[in-house]
Amino acid sequence: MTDLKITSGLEDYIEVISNRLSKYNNVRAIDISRDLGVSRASVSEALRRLNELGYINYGRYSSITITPKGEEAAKSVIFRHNLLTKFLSEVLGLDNDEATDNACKIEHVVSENLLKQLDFFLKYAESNPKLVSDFKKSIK
Amino acid sequence: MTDLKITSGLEDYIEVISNRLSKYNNVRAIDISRDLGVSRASVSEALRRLNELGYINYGRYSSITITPKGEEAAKSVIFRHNLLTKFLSEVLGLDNDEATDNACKIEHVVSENLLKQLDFFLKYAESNPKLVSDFKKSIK
DNA sequence: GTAAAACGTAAGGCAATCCTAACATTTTGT
DNA sequence: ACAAAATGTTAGGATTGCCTTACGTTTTAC
Repeated sequence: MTDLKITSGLEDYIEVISNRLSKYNNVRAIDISRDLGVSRASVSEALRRLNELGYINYGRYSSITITPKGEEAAKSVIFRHNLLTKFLSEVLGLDNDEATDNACKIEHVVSENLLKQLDFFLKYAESNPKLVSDFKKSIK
Repeated sequence: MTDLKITSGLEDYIEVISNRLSKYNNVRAIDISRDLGVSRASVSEALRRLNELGYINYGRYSSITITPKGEEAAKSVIFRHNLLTKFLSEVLGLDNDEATDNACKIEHVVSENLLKQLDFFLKYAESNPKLVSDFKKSIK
Protein backbone atom coordinates (compact mmCIF):
# COMPACT_ATOMS: atom_id res chain seq x y z
CA MET A 1 0.00 0.00 0.00
CA THR A 2 3.02 2.24 -0.35
CA ASP A 3 3.43 4.69 -3.21
CA LEU A 4 -0.03 6.13 -2.81
CA LYS A 5 1.47 9.56 -3.16
CA ILE A 6 0.35 11.53 -6.13
CA THR A 7 0.54 15.15 -7.20
CA SER A 8 -2.30 17.55 -6.33
CA GLY A 9 -3.21 17.73 -9.96
CA LEU A 10 -3.59 14.00 -10.46
CA GLU A 11 -5.42 13.77 -7.14
CA ASP A 12 -8.08 16.05 -8.58
CA TYR A 13 -8.46 13.76 -11.56
CA ILE A 14 -8.73 10.60 -9.50
CA GLU A 15 -11.28 12.29 -7.27
CA VAL A 16 -13.52 13.19 -10.18
CA ILE A 17 -13.12 9.75 -11.71
CA SER A 18 -14.06 8.00 -8.50
CA ASN A 19 -17.02 10.28 -7.83
CA ARG A 20 -18.36 9.83 -11.34
CA LEU A 21 -17.93 6.08 -11.19
CA SER A 22 -19.81 5.94 -7.89
CA LYS A 23 -22.64 8.07 -9.17
CA TYR A 24 -23.02 6.94 -12.76
CA ASN A 25 -20.86 3.81 -13.04
CA ASN A 26 -19.24 5.50 -15.96
CA VAL A 27 -16.93 8.40 -16.67
CA ARG A 28 -15.73 9.96 -19.91
CA ALA A 29 -12.81 12.24 -20.57
CA ILE A 30 -15.17 15.04 -21.49
CA ASP A 31 -16.88 14.82 -18.08
CA ILE A 32 -13.57 15.20 -16.35
CA SER A 33 -12.69 18.07 -18.63
CA ARG A 34 -15.88 19.88 -17.61
CA ASP A 35 -15.68 19.06 -13.92
CA LEU A 36 -12.12 20.30 -13.66
CA GLY A 37 -12.35 23.08 -16.19
CA VAL A 38 -9.41 21.88 -18.25
CA SER A 39 -9.06 21.03 -21.92
CA ARG A 40 -9.78 17.59 -23.31
CA ALA A 41 -6.13 17.37 -24.24
CA SER A 42 -5.07 17.86 -20.63
CA VAL A 43 -7.43 15.12 -19.53
CA SER A 44 -6.03 12.77 -22.13
CA GLU A 45 -2.55 13.42 -20.82
CA ALA A 46 -3.58 12.95 -17.21
CA LEU A 47 -5.37 9.68 -17.98
CA ARG A 48 -2.29 8.33 -19.72
CA ARG A 49 -0.25 9.28 -16.67
CA LEU A 50 -2.70 7.79 -14.15
CA ASN A 51 -2.74 4.57 -16.15
CA GLU A 52 1.05 4.52 -16.26
CA LEU A 53 1.15 4.95 -12.47
CA GLY A 54 -1.37 2.18 -11.92
CA TYR A 55 -4.27 4.23 -10.55
CA ILE A 56 -6.63 3.50 -13.41
CA ASN A 57 -6.95 1.09 -16.32
CA TYR A 58 -7.12 2.91 -19.55
CA GLY A 59 -6.12 2.62 -23.19
CA ARG A 60 -6.75 4.60 -26.35
CA TYR A 61 -10.46 5.30 -26.66
CA SER A 62 -11.25 2.67 -24.02
CA SER A 63 -13.43 3.14 -20.99
CA ILE A 64 -11.94 4.16 -17.68
CA THR A 65 -11.87 1.86 -14.68
CA ILE A 66 -10.20 2.44 -11.37
CA THR A 67 -7.68 0.05 -9.80
CA PRO A 68 -7.50 -0.89 -6.10
CA LYS A 69 -4.57 1.50 -5.77
CA GLY A 70 -6.69 4.20 -7.39
CA GLU A 71 -9.57 3.41 -5.03
CA GLU A 72 -7.31 3.84 -2.03
CA ALA A 73 -6.07 7.17 -3.27
CA ALA A 74 -9.59 8.31 -4.09
CA LYS A 75 -10.91 7.22 -0.70
CA SER A 76 -8.20 9.21 0.98
CA VAL A 77 -8.76 12.43 -0.90
CA ILE A 78 -12.54 12.19 -0.70
CA PHE A 79 -12.35 11.68 3.03
CA ARG A 80 -10.22 14.82 3.35
CA HIS A 81 -12.55 16.69 1.05
CA ASN A 82 -15.67 15.80 3.00
CA LEU A 83 -14.17 16.49 6.37
CA LEU A 84 -12.95 19.92 5.31
CA THR A 85 -16.16 20.82 3.54
CA LYS A 86 -18.15 19.84 6.59
CA PHE A 87 -16.04 21.97 8.89
CA LEU A 88 -16.12 24.95 6.59
CA SER A 89 -19.85 24.85 6.05
CA GLU A 90 -21.19 23.53 9.33
CA VAL A 91 -18.85 25.26 11.71
CA LEU A 92 -17.52 28.32 9.93
CA GLY A 93 -20.78 28.80 8.06
CA LEU A 94 -19.44 29.16 4.53
CA ASP A 95 -22.00 28.52 1.84
CA ASN A 96 -21.70 25.21 0.08
CA ASP A 97 -19.91 26.43 -3.02
CA GLU A 98 -17.28 28.33 -1.12
CA ALA A 99 -16.79 25.49 1.34
CA THR A 100 -16.28 23.09 -1.54
CA ASP A 101 -13.93 25.39 -3.44
CA ASN A 102 -11.75 25.87 -0.41
CA ALA A 103 -11.82 22.19 0.49
CA CYS A 104 -10.73 21.29 -3.05
CA LYS A 105 -7.56 23.24 -2.56
CA ILE A 106 -6.84 22.57 1.09
CA GLU A 107 -7.40 18.83 0.75
CA HIS A 108 -4.09 18.46 -1.09
CA VAL A 109 -1.88 19.96 1.55
CA VAL A 110 -3.07 18.99 5.03
CA SER A 111 -1.29 16.54 7.31
CA GLU A 112 -2.76 13.33 8.67
CA ASN A 113 -2.68 14.72 12.16
CA LEU A 114 -4.55 17.85 11.25
CA LEU A 115 -7.28 15.69 9.76
CA LYS A 116 -7.43 13.52 12.82
CA GLN A 117 -7.84 16.51 15.11
CA LEU A 118 -10.36 18.14 12.82
CA ASP A 119 -12.33 14.93 12.81
CA PHE A 120 -12.37 14.93 16.61
CA PHE A 121 -13.37 18.54 16.62
CA LEU A 122 -16.28 17.99 14.26
CA LYS A 123 -17.51 15.11 16.37
CA TYR A 124 -17.25 17.28 19.45
CA ALA A 125 -19.11 20.11 17.72
CA GLU A 126 -21.85 17.73 16.60
CA SER A 127 -22.35 16.46 20.10
CA ASN A 128 -22.52 20.06 21.35
CA PRO A 129 -24.79 21.89 18.92
CA LYS A 130 -24.75 24.89 21.21
CA LEU A 131 -21.17 25.52 20.20
CA VAL A 132 -22.02 26.36 16.62
CA SER A 133 -25.27 28.13 17.38
CA ASP A 134 -23.60 30.32 20.01
CA PHE A 135 -20.75 31.06 17.64
CA LYS A 136 -23.19 32.12 14.96
CA LYS A 137 -25.04 34.30 17.40
CA SER A 138 -21.76 35.92 18.39
CA ILE A 139 -21.09 37.21 14.89
CA LYS A 140 -24.50 38.65 14.17
CA MET B 1 -3.31 48.56 -4.89
CA THR B 2 -4.47 46.12 -7.53
CA ASP B 3 -2.23 43.42 -8.93
CA LEU B 4 -1.29 42.15 -5.51
CA LYS B 5 -1.76 38.65 -6.77
CA ILE B 6 1.29 36.50 -6.77
CA THR B 7 2.00 32.79 -7.10
CA SER B 8 2.23 30.59 -3.99
CA GLY B 9 5.91 30.19 -4.61
CA LEU B 10 6.71 33.88 -4.71
CA GLU B 11 4.44 34.45 -1.75
CA ASP B 12 6.72 32.19 0.26
CA TYR B 13 9.71 34.25 -0.75
CA ILE B 14 8.08 37.58 0.12
CA GLU B 15 7.00 36.18 3.46
CA VAL B 16 10.52 35.16 4.41
CA ILE B 17 11.94 38.46 3.19
CA SER B 18 9.47 40.47 5.21
CA ASN B 19 9.93 38.38 8.33
CA ARG B 20 13.71 38.63 8.13
CA LEU B 21 13.60 42.36 7.53
CA SER B 22 11.35 42.83 10.55
CA LYS B 23 13.56 40.74 12.78
CA TYR B 24 17.04 41.63 11.59
CA ASN B 25 16.57 44.63 9.29
CA ASN B 26 18.47 42.63 6.76
CA VAL B 27 18.06 39.59 4.58
CA ARG B 28 20.46 37.74 2.29
CA ALA B 29 19.73 35.27 -0.49
CA ILE B 30 21.40 32.52 1.49
CA ASP B 31 19.01 33.09 4.41
CA ILE B 32 16.06 32.70 2.12
CA SER B 33 17.63 29.62 0.61
CA ARG B 34 17.92 28.05 4.06
CA ASP B 35 14.51 29.14 5.31
CA LEU B 36 12.75 27.77 2.26
CA GLY B 37 15.02 24.80 1.65
CA VAL B 38 15.73 25.69 -1.97
CA SER B 39 18.98 26.23 -3.85
CA ARG B 40 20.76 29.58 -4.01
CA ALA B 41 20.09 29.55 -7.73
CA SER B 42 16.35 29.32 -7.21
CA VAL B 43 16.49 32.23 -4.79
CA SER B 44 18.42 34.31 -7.29
CA GLU B 45 15.79 33.62 -9.89
CA ALA B 46 12.92 34.43 -7.52
CA LEU B 47 14.51 37.69 -6.43
CA ARG B 48 14.90 38.76 -10.04
CA ARG B 49 11.26 37.98 -10.61
CA LEU B 50 10.04 39.76 -7.46
CA ASN B 51 12.04 42.81 -8.44
CA GLU B 52 10.60 42.69 -11.93
CA LEU B 53 7.10 42.55 -10.47
CA GLY B 54 7.75 45.47 -8.14
CA TYR B 55 7.59 43.64 -4.82
CA ILE B 56 11.19 44.24 -3.86
CA ASN B 57 14.10 46.43 -4.89
CA TYR B 58 17.03 44.40 -5.90
CA GLY B 59 19.96 44.36 -8.30
CA ARG B 60 22.98 42.14 -8.87
CA TYR B 61 24.74 41.58 -5.57
CA SER B 62 22.78 44.42 -3.99
CA SER B 63 20.88 44.31 -0.74
CA ILE B 64 17.20 43.50 -0.69
CA THR B 65 14.55 46.01 0.31
CA ILE B 66 10.81 45.63 0.14
CA THR B 67 8.49 48.02 -1.69
CA PRO B 68 5.08 49.22 -0.44
CA LYS B 69 3.48 46.74 -2.80
CA GLY B 70 5.68 44.03 -1.33
CA GLU B 71 4.72 45.09 2.19
CA GLU B 72 1.05 44.81 1.35
CA ALA B 73 1.51 41.34 -0.06
CA ALA B 74 3.62 40.30 2.92
CA LYS B 75 1.11 41.69 5.39
CA SER B 76 -1.63 39.72 3.72
CA VAL B 77 0.16 36.39 3.71
CA ILE B 78 1.52 36.82 7.23
CA PHE B 79 -1.96 37.59 8.51
CA ARG B 80 -3.25 34.40 6.90
CA HIS B 81 -0.32 32.47 8.26
CA ASN B 82 -0.80 33.65 11.82
CA LEU B 83 -4.52 33.14 11.82
CA LEU B 84 -4.20 29.58 10.54
CA THR B 85 -1.34 28.71 12.86
CA LYS B 86 -3.29 29.99 15.81
CA PHE B 87 -6.34 27.94 14.93
CA LEU B 88 -4.35 24.82 14.31
CA SER B 89 -2.36 25.04 17.51
CA GLU B 90 -4.75 26.67 19.94
CA VAL B 91 -7.97 25.01 18.87
CA LEU B 92 -7.01 21.76 17.17
CA GLY B 93 -4.02 21.30 19.44
CA LEU B 94 -1.33 20.62 16.83
CA ASP B 95 2.17 21.19 18.05
CA ASN B 96 3.83 24.34 16.85
CA ASP B 97 5.88 22.81 14.06
CA GLU B 98 3.01 20.93 12.55
CA ALA B 99 0.69 23.92 12.88
CA THR B 100 3.24 26.08 11.10
CA ASP B 101 3.93 23.54 8.36
CA ASN B 102 0.26 23.17 7.59
CA ALA B 103 -0.37 26.91 7.76
CA CYS B 104 2.47 27.49 5.28
CA LYS B 105 0.66 25.42 2.72
CA ILE B 106 -2.93 26.33 3.47
CA GLU B 107 -2.21 30.07 3.56
CA HIS B 108 -1.83 30.14 -0.22
CA VAL B 109 -5.19 28.72 -1.09
CA VAL B 110 -7.86 30.00 1.32
CA SER B 111 -10.55 32.53 0.40
CA GLU B 112 -11.04 35.89 2.07
CA ASN B 113 -14.34 34.77 3.46
CA LEU B 114 -12.89 31.67 5.04
CA LEU B 115 -10.33 33.83 6.79
CA LYS B 116 -12.97 36.24 7.99
CA GLN B 117 -15.05 33.46 9.49
CA LEU B 118 -12.03 31.79 11.00
CA ASP B 119 -11.07 35.08 12.57
CA PHE B 120 -14.53 35.37 14.12
CA PHE B 121 -14.32 31.81 15.30
CA LEU B 122 -10.96 32.34 16.99
CA LYS B 123 -12.26 35.42 18.73
CA TYR B 124 -15.27 33.48 19.87
CA ALA B 125 -13.09 30.63 21.12
CA GLU B 126 -10.86 33.04 22.99
CA SER B 127 -13.81 34.61 24.75
CA ASN B 128 -15.03 31.10 25.67
CA PRO B 129 -11.99 29.21 26.92
CA LYS B 130 -14.25 26.40 28.02
CA LEU B 131 -14.80 25.51 24.38
CA VAL B 132 -11.21 24.46 23.82
CA SER B 133 -10.70 22.89 27.22
CA ASP B 134 -13.87 20.83 26.89
CA PHE B 135 -12.89 19.77 23.40
CA LYS B 136 -9.51 18.64 24.63
CA LYS B 137 -11.10 16.74 27.47
CA SER B 138 -13.39 15.03 24.98
CA ILE B 139 -10.52 13.48 23.06
CA LYS B 140 -8.58 12.14 26.00
C1' DG C 1 -25.95 3.37 -42.99
C1' DT C 2 -23.94 7.53 -43.42
C1' DA C 3 -22.94 12.38 -42.53
C1' DA C 4 -22.43 15.49 -38.89
C1' DA C 5 -21.47 16.24 -34.30
C1' DA C 6 -19.20 14.94 -30.29
C1' DC C 7 -15.38 13.19 -28.23
C1' DG C 8 -10.36 11.65 -27.76
C1' DT C 9 -5.42 12.00 -28.98
C1' DA C 10 -1.04 13.82 -30.75
C1' DA C 11 2.12 17.42 -31.59
C1' DG C 12 4.14 21.49 -30.37
C1' DG C 13 4.34 25.29 -27.08
C1' DC C 14 4.52 27.96 -22.85
C1' DA C 15 5.22 29.20 -17.98
C1' DA C 16 6.52 28.24 -13.35
C1' DT C 17 9.71 26.13 -10.32
C1' DC C 18 12.99 23.43 -9.14
C1' DC C 19 17.83 21.47 -9.73
C1' DT C 20 23.30 21.06 -10.51
C1' DA C 21 27.64 22.74 -12.01
C1' DA C 22 30.56 26.30 -13.12
C1' DC C 23 31.83 30.86 -12.63
C1' DA C 24 31.72 35.80 -10.42
C1' DT C 25 31.81 38.64 -6.49
C1' DT C 26 32.08 39.74 -1.76
C1' DT C 27 33.35 38.86 2.87
C1' DT C 28 36.35 36.97 6.35
C1' DG C 29 40.43 35.91 8.84
C1' DT C 30 45.07 36.46 9.55
C1' DA D 1 45.93 43.11 1.45
C1' DC D 2 45.16 38.78 -0.09
C1' DA D 3 43.93 33.97 -0.08
C1' DA D 4 40.21 31.11 1.28
C1' DA D 5 35.53 30.68 2.26
C1' DA D 6 31.04 32.17 1.70
C1' DT D 7 27.66 33.93 -1.07
C1' DG D 8 25.42 35.22 -5.56
C1' DT D 9 24.62 34.49 -10.59
C1' DT D 10 24.29 32.15 -15.00
C1' DA D 11 23.64 28.44 -18.05
C1' DG D 12 21.52 24.42 -19.10
C1' DG D 13 18.04 20.94 -17.88
C1' DA D 14 14.09 18.50 -15.87
C1' DT D 15 9.24 18.28 -14.39
C1' DT D 16 4.49 19.39 -14.05
C1' DG D 17 0.54 21.06 -15.93
C1' DC D 18 -1.81 23.80 -18.88
C1' DC D 19 -2.96 25.46 -23.68
C1' DT D 20 -4.30 25.43 -29.02
C1' DT D 21 -4.65 23.31 -33.35
C1' DA D 22 -5.21 19.57 -36.18
C1' DC D 23 -6.47 15.12 -36.87
C1' DG D 24 -8.51 10.28 -35.49
C1' DT D 25 -12.46 7.72 -33.68
C1' DT D 26 -16.99 7.01 -32.01
C1' DT D 27 -21.70 8.21 -31.38
C1' DT D 28 -25.94 10.34 -32.80
C1' DA D 29 -29.74 11.43 -35.79
C1' DC D 30 -31.82 11.26 -39.59
